[in-house]
Amino acid sequence: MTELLDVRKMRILEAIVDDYILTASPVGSRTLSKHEDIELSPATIRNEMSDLTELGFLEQPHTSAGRVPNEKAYRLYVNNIMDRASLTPDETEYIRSHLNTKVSEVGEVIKQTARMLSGITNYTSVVLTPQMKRARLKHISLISVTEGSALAVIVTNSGSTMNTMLDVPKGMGQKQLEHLSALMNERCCGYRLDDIRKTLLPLLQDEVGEQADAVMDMLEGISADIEKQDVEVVGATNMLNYPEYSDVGKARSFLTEVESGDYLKRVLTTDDGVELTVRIGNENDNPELRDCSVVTVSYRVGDEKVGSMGVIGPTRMDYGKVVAVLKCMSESLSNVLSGLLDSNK
Amino acid sequence: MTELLDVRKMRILEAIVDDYILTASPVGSRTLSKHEDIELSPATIRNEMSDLTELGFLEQPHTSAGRVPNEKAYRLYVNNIMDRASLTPDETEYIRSHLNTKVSEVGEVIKQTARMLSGITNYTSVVLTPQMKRARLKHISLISVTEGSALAVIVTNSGSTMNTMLDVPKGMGQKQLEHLSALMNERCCGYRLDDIRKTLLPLLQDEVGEQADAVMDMLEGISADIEKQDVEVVGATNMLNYPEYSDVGKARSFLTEVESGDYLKRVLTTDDGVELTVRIGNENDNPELRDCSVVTVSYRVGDEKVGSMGVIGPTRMDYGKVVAVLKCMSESLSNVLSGLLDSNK
DNA sequence: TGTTAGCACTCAGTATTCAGGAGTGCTAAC
DNA sequence: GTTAGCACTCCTGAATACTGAGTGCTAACA
Repeated sequence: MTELLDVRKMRILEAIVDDYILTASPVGSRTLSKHEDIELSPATIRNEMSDLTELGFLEQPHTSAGRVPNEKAYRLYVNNIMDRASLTPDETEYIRSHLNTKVSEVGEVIKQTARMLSGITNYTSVVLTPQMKRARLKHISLISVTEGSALAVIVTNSGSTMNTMLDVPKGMGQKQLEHLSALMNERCCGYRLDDIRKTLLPLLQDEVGEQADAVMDMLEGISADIEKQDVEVVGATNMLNYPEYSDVGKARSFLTEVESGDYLKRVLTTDDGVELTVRIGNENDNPELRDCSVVTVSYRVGDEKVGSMGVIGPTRMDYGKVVAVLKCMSESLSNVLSGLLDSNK
Repeated sequence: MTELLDVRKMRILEAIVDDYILTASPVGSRTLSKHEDIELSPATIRNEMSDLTELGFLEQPHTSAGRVPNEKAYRLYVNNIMDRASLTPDETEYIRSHLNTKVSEVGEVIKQTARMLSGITNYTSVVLTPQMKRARLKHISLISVTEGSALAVIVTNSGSTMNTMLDVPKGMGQKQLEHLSALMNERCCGYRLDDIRKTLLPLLQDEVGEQADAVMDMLEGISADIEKQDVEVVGATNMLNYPEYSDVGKARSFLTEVESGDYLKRVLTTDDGVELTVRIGNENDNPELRDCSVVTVSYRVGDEKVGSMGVIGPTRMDYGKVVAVLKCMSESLSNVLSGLLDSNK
C-alpha cells in the first residue's frame, strides 16, 4: 500500500486533502502550484492530478472544477500521510487541568470529557461511560422504596456509584434488606462486580434459605444493570456549522441518527483490539453517516480497557487534530480514573 | 377586548389563522372565499382583511401577497377564538395507557412524558422534574464513597429517589455514617424534605456533639440538591421539519438555545399562579425564541403544584391541539404521581 | 348601505440569456 | 520530464423578461 504512489504524488495528494479539509471546495492546480512544498507548474500538477484521478483517489464534480479527495484518499492520508498534529502546549494543559479539577463523580467526568472533546474539535463528541463490571465492590446498600421495589446502591473501589431499581418479594421490608446487604458487604467486598453473582450465590444460599429465589432475581437485576453502558453525546449541533450540512434535510437526518445514539453505542462497544480506530464515510455501516467519519479511542483504568470515546465529523475532518486530541484526552481520562482507583486502593 | 371585532371579522381572522397554521404561507382572499364558513366574495373579504391589517392583526409580506397573522392575532385567537380542540378518544387513551404502565421510577415517567408530548404534537417538549422539597422523607441512607465524600440516598413517600454527593469530614467512615442515618431515619421520617434541616438540627445537636458543624454542612448540601429541578427536553430536531427553520442559521440558533435549557427552565420554574400559560413570540423575553411560542402547564401531586411541562413550536403552532394535549398529559401525570403517593401513603 | 364584479397595478418567483472566470486536457516546444 | 499556450467546459452570478397570485380602488348593483 505504502508504495503505491511516488513521493511527488503523495505530496500533492496531501496538499489537496489539507486544502480541502480547510476550504471544503474543490482544489485546482493553480492553487496547489502556490503551495510552498510544491515547486511545480500548474500543468505538471494537472498531469499528476489526472493520474491520481485515474488511480481512484480524486474526483471531479464536473469537468471544469478542481479535484475533491474521496474515501480512498482519506484512507491513505490517515494511514500514511498525515503527521499526527501535536497539540499546542496550551491545549494539552487545558485538557489536563480541566479534567483534573472536579473528579468527584465519574458521571461528571465523562460529561466533562464529552464537552471538552466537542469544544476543542468543533465536531460532535461521544463518550461511553466506563464498564462497571470489572470494578470491585466496595459497598452495597439495599433500600426499600415501595412495597415490592427496592433501590440497590453500589459503590465501587473507583469511587463511582450505581443505582438500580429492583423488584423484591412482597413483604421484604427495610429490615430484611438491611440484613441482606450487610451479608453481601461482609462476603463480597473486594470482589469484581461481574463475579458477584456466581461468588455470592453459593455463599448466601444457606443463609437466605426460603428466599433464595428472590435473592437470585435481585442479583440478576443488578448484574443486568452492571453490564449497561451509556453514551454521552455532545455538540451534535456543531455540524450545522459546516457547509456539508447547509441542507436542512441532511442536517435533520444526521441529528436524528446521532441523537438516537444506537449506532454510536454499537461502534463504541465493539472492541476491535485496536486502541484507535478511524471509520471513514462508508466504512461506517450506517448509510446516514456516509458523509461522516468517526474516530474512536479507548480509555483505561490501570491496564484494562474500560470504555471508549469518539469524535464524529464530516469526512473532510481534521484527522490530525482529532487523533491528537483523542489520544491526549484518553490519556488524561485514563489517568484521572486510574488515580481515583489508586487513591482508594 | 372581546368585542373589538365584529363576528364576521372574527370568523375571517380565525379562518386566516387556521389556514396559516396549516400551510405556513400567506392567505389570500380567494382562498378564504372558498372556506365553507365564509359565504362572501373575495372582494368583500379583501375589505375586511384591509381593516384587520389596519387594526394590527395581519401583516403583508409584500403588496401582492396574502395576509399573515401576527402575534396580536395569535393572542386574540388563543384568548377568544380557538375552540380547544379535544383529543380523539384514541389519543386520550394512548396517553393514559402509556403513562400508566411503567411507573417504577419517577425519572422514567418524566422522560416518557416528554417523549410522548413531542411525539404527539411534533413540536419540542420540555418537562420539569417534580419538586422534591414538598415530598416527605421515607428513608435516608448515607454511604461512604471515598475518604471525604459520601452519597446520600433519599427515598420519599412518593417512591422517588434522589442521590446527592456530599463532602464529609475526614475520618468519618461507614460506621459513623450509618449511625447518623439511623438517627435521621428515626427522627425525621415523615417530615417534609424542606423542613428537615430546621427540624433536624436542634434534635441532633446534642447527639452529634463535636461534629455538629460537619453535619450542618451535609444538611446544607442535601437541602441545596432538594431544591434542584432538572428539565428534560425532547424532540428539538422536530423543528427542522417546519419551513420556518429551513434556514440552517435559524435552526442552529434555535437548537443551541433550547438545548442549553436555561430559558426553558426559567419559564417552567416561574410560577405565575395560572395553570396554563401561552407565551407567543416576543412575549418570550428571549430574542432567540421570537418566532416561537411556548405553552406551559403545571402538574400536581394531590392538590399541590410540583412541576410543569411545556411545548415549544413555531408561533404558527396548532394552539388548540397543543393546549388539549398538555391538559390531558398534565392530568394523567398528576394522577400517576398522586397514585404513587397514595399507594405509599 | 353593504356587497360584488371588474380592472389596473404590484411584486415574488421562475426561467432565460449572457458574460466572466476557474479549471481542465491536449499539444507542442523547451 | 516539464511547461507554456490554447481551446474547451461548465459553474456562477447578474440582468432581463414573463407569469401568476394577490391587492386596492372604482363603479355598479341589490
